[in-house]
Amino acid sequence: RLRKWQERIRTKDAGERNLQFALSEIDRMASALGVPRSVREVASVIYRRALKEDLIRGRSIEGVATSALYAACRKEGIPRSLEEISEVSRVERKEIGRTYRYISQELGLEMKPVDPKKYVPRFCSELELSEEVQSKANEIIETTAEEGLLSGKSPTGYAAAAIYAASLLCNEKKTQREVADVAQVTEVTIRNRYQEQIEAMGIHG
Amino acid sequence: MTDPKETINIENVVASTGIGQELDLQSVAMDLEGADYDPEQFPGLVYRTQDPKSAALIFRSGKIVCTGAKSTDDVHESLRIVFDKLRELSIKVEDDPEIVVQNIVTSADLGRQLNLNAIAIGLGLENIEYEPEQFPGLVYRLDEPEVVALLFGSGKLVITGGKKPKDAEHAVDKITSRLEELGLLE
DNA sequence: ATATTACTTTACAAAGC
DNA sequence: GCTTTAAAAAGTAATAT
Repeated sequence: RLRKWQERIRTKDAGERNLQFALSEIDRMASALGVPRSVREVASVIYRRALKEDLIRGRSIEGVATSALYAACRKEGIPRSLEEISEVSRVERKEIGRTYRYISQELGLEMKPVDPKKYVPRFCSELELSEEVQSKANEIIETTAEEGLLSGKSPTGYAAAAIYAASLLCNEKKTQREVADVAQVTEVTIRNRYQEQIEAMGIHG
Repeated sequence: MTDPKETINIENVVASTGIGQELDLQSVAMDLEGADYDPEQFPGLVYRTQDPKSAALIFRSGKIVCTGAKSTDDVHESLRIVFDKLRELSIKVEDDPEIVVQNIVTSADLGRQLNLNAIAIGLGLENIEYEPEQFPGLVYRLDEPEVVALLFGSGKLVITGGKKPKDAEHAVDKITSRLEELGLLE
């Protein structure tokens, strides 16, 4: 009986240590990404829920912690791409993506697809583009998405193309490479989305 | 307007069967030309048929998986070839082994562009999976028939998980009517 | 700048790690 | 869970020309 009691303590301690590790990892990654404290709290809540629902069995603590942070960023309206998240995690992109889909489904997070406009302020800021460019990029995204151009396309590539187009239209040109680097997509993706958006907007590029 | 059902095309059929006899895959690999066998990598021996085109995975237990065929008839034809090849190696094969279709992959076209964002909300975020950062298709799981559909912005779709060709037709019907009642088939 | 090749997702069986 | 096999959808990416 004493043995059983000790075992429980040991298990409880291990569980506490694992939780502490997960939360400190969330904190570390959140800091590296520069997201506000509110996002870390949302991520912590998601992680605790995943723990309570026993979703971590068969998966790494780090993977679930990273996915919780990815989900939290989206929920808070300041998304980071899987590419960006994976740069501060020791879990690879593919694993983060599939773990995120799993906990999102199991916890019923009902995550809406990421709106490309959510990337505009941050990307434009990194490129030192004006408010005018941001507004123009948002307008391009809004208009072309309504025409159904967004279906199936990655939000970062879509935002990058709109920002590139807007920078040209506002005479604050950034090269495709510069925008591609910030958004972490290829120039080919920007070119492809840019052509479609320009055509849909009736602009002559 | 063309009935989307008319656009259904079977792309792949997966089936399993068995010859009711254990096999020495090492010797089969030696005698069967074109056979790929690397037990370190995978326990099954791979044998490809040209006409109909398919790949058979042959196991030590005598069980066989056939995949890549474009119809259930092709599955039977491919396996008939595999059975005969094994008989040529003087391996006893049951007269008419039972062949069970495990999965049928189908493609189809709804004929109009789809707004996946609107469909995701319309069908209910809890019923679908749509992560365009990871994959361009919207994943929609149906209960009846029990299949999984991948919907694309082009209006084309993939249906998989079905055991009979009719499953794809029923799935296309359900998806079409569901999108229509939601007013999402623009 | 474009073309090719390859990888992402779904389902499924098999035997073994 | 993974390994292997096949095939489609469309987007993205890496590499070649």
